[in-house]
Amino acid sequence: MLKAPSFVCLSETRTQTPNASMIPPMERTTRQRQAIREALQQADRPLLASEVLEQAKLAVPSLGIATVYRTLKTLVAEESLQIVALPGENPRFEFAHGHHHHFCCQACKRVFDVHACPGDLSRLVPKGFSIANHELTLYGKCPSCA
Amino acid sequence: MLKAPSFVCLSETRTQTPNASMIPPMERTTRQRQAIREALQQADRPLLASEVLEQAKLAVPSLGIATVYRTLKTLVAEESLQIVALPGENPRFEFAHGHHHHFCCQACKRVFDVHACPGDLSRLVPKGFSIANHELTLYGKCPSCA
DNA sequence: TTTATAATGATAATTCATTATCAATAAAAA
DNA sequence: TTTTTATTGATAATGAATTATCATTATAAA
Repeated sequence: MLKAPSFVCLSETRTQTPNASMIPPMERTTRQRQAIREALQQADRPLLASEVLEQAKLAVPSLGIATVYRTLKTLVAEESLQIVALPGENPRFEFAHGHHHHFCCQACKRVFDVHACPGDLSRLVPKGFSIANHELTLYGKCPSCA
Repeated sequence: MLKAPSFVCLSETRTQTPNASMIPPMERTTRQRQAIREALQQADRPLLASEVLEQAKLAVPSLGIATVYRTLKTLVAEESLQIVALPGENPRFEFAHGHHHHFCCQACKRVFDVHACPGDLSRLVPKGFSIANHELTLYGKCPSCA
């Protein structure tokens, strides 16, 4: 007889948010997942999937890109990570920490958090538009490229 | 004997910018190209390639997506159009008109120009970072969706 | 330990926007 | 007109990121 996969939520065993319903939760701790977590924590800036692989491979050389994508997806589903989408760029990932902006170095292409905000921008839009949110990307040179 | 395609620039016949060297200039006026131009002019907001097709088809129903992409590329190469890249979105196209920002309606997903600017943002970045440019995307409801 | 099965990694498959191909068509010069 | 060839449109091909597959491995419960 078929058994339901453990991540399918039956009865009261576990709750999941609707949009994460098909993403299995993490049930085991593995070297790979720790390496991926630590790569993101130590970077202290949003990383591309390829950058996560590159860094985490230093701890677990056998790590494959599929595991990186799987783990990132799970961490985003459980809202540990947030996706950083910059114009014309592939998504980056960082541990969630509220509203902030980003600085993209035109030389090294790395992206840094900016923990400051221009504040209320409603004055910028014509009558009739209502602002709920905003995203700001700054471009220039980071300290090590200046 | 092989003839060079007419868009390869020999001698003093025509000059092209280096990065556009392999994109043939427009040599003929066609209904398709006019329809694409007019779709962009009348929209008065940046359009996706798919939106350009949809609009221009009203004038030229036989229009194909390949012609849309070809024409957009040529217009960008000659700097008539500029590309509008928003976070996590496919490129949009609008007639070039200097520095400005964009408003994305969370309901209808249309993007509008914002001809206002927060101004100098250098105060936002930590010491050591230098700002050359910035991009701002506002999110909310447009007048017709409010 | 032993066992059940979640997790991994190599890689095939998928997705989707964009580009190339090429026979047919249509500008515009002759 | 006739001719030349730039342009078109259908669609096959491409490119790049992401996801699925599945045999193997390893975690953690029994």
